[in-house]
Amino acid sequence: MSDIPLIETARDFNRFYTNFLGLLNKAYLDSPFTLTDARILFEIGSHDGVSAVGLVRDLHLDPAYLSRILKRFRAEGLIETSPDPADLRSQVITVTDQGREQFEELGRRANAQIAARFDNLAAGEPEAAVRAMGTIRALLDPAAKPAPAILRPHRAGDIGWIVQSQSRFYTEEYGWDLRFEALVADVAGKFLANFDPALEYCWIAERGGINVGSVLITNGGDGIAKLRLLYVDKSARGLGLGKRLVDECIRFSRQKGYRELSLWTNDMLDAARAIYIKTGFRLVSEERHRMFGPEANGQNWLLTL
Amino acid sequence: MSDIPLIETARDFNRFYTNFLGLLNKAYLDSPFTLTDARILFEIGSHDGVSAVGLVRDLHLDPAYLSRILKRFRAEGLIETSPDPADLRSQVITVTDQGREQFEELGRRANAQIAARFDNLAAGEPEAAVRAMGTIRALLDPAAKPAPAILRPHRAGDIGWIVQSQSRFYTEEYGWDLRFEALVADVAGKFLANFDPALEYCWIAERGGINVGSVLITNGGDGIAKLRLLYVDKSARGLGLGKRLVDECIRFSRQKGYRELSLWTNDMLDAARAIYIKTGFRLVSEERHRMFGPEANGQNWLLTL
DNA sequence: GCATTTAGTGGACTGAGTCAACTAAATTAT
DNA sequence: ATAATTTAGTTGACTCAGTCCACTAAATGC
Repeated sequence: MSDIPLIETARDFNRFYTNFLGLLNKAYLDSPFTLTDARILFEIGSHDGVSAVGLVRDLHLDPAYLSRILKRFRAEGLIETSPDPADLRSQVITVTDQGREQFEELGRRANAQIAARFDNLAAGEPEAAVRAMGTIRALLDPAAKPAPAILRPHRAGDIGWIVQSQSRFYTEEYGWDLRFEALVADVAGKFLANFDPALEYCWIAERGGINVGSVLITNGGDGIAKLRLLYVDKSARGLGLGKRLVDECIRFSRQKGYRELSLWTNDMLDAARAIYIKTGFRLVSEERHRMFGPEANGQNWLLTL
Repeated sequence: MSDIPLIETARDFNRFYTNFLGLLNKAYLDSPFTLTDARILFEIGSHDGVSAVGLVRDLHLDPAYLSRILKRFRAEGLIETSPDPADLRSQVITVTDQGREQFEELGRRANAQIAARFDNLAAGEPEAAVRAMGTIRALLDPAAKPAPAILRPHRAGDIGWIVQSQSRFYTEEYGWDLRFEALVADVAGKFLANFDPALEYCWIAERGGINVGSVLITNGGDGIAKLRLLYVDKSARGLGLGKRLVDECIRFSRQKGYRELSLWTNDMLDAARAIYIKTGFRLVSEERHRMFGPEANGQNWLLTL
């Protein structure tokens, strides 16, 4: 990933948002809390019973610093701590009634600030902003756990997505040139143009509304099904998605009465090869080529159904 | 504005992004600059000739604090200041060569950090994130003006993007079916497969790293150039981008010695038709069709070069 | 021409955050 | 079982980022 304009735009946004958050957080000065205090109190208030390590991890704080802040909170009667019976080194932190009151007051202030910002916007704009925030969050927050991947048939735009994502991947990873994109566009386009629903299929793997994988079955004639354009996106590897896609292909091909399932691949794709071996394919031929620039080893695999 | 769930979600995002930016900004520790130093150096580096008040206003800093930092920068040879002839109280701040070097190094680091984050994402996700950032920015930053659009030749993935975006658009807007995607894939794929750089071209309009438009010139033989797959994304309409793309096509076609420029379109595309009329195309024929499901009016336009 | 505002600076301070060293409990290795 | 290592939390000592106030000098308002 080194798309400079894209990255610069993201940086620009980060600068803007640093500033924006800075302004919002200044307002904590009216309260007796620093921004860090507020973040800690919020975390405790909303996850009653956390431990200090938990806070250190979630808020990326210095343990010494946190320890002192908690001591102060304790002295002020905002929180209470007791040793965790399951691990006597650890403390269970809970808010007192007084602490909860402060926590809620802080929440009201924070809400009011955002409400004030939103007040300047047109109808529907706050919703648009929040939707965009959700998008960013889902993408950048590793703790926002990804939705499970589902398989579905292709719909508008998916074939284009296949062309785009595969081309980008092979270009970045293996330095293949645009002849590869041309090939994928041809294969995928012909699939669409001649699509025979009775004997062909396209599976798209989708996670949280985002495409993350794909595979096609096309009719090769003579009872031979062709598995084509198997792809699993970087972000979704290691989840067994490739296997699931290939299994679907095999199941479908059997059900439709094909005799054999064949595919063409290149030998540097280790993960894919492992799947083909595991699912019973055997290597039938191999030839060196330079179809897309760098030298590669093309392979034909076959599965008797 | 007191839609509590909406506001809470926004707050939640702010908490997350405070954390996120905190992590990113930690990395400035490897450099001799604090976050504030970096923000100031960035601002000076990118707006040569700013004044101290300008920085105070834009970055919301304490003037005394800024003064000291600028003094240090001056001592380290990163910047030079001279009295503003128009207002002798004010200082014009410029970066030295050494300062520019530091500024650029800082930029490289910041870029690398974001690139690292984006590396974990799926194909297309960085674009989605950046698009969402743009949305937020446009809504929350009163000073935000979108980056200018640039035109560039196609590269890996762009043909796939064309197929995807056009298919989605025509499906959503006009209910066209997958035969349209098949057609686009065929046209765009053949363009790539038979690409003749001497007589053909693809322009991609890009804004802040996001593709927002495209058009192709293909060789139709007999001195006729074909303008194909003109498209401007919803988010970039009304900026004259369509006109720019068509102008490029005309310029290119003339330069390459074509006699005529022809195109096929459908009459419900009012904005496109307006461009064709304005640039001198004339309607030569028209036929009703149901190529993609709903009835539509196909049109052939011609421009004598 | 006098009063007030604005740009920038230095002195003096504070307190947020860091680093290293330590205790005590838990876990792992032997 | 016991020793060695890791982990949770704490305290001491410090530093340096950021703030507040008072000031000078130029510009602007009345």
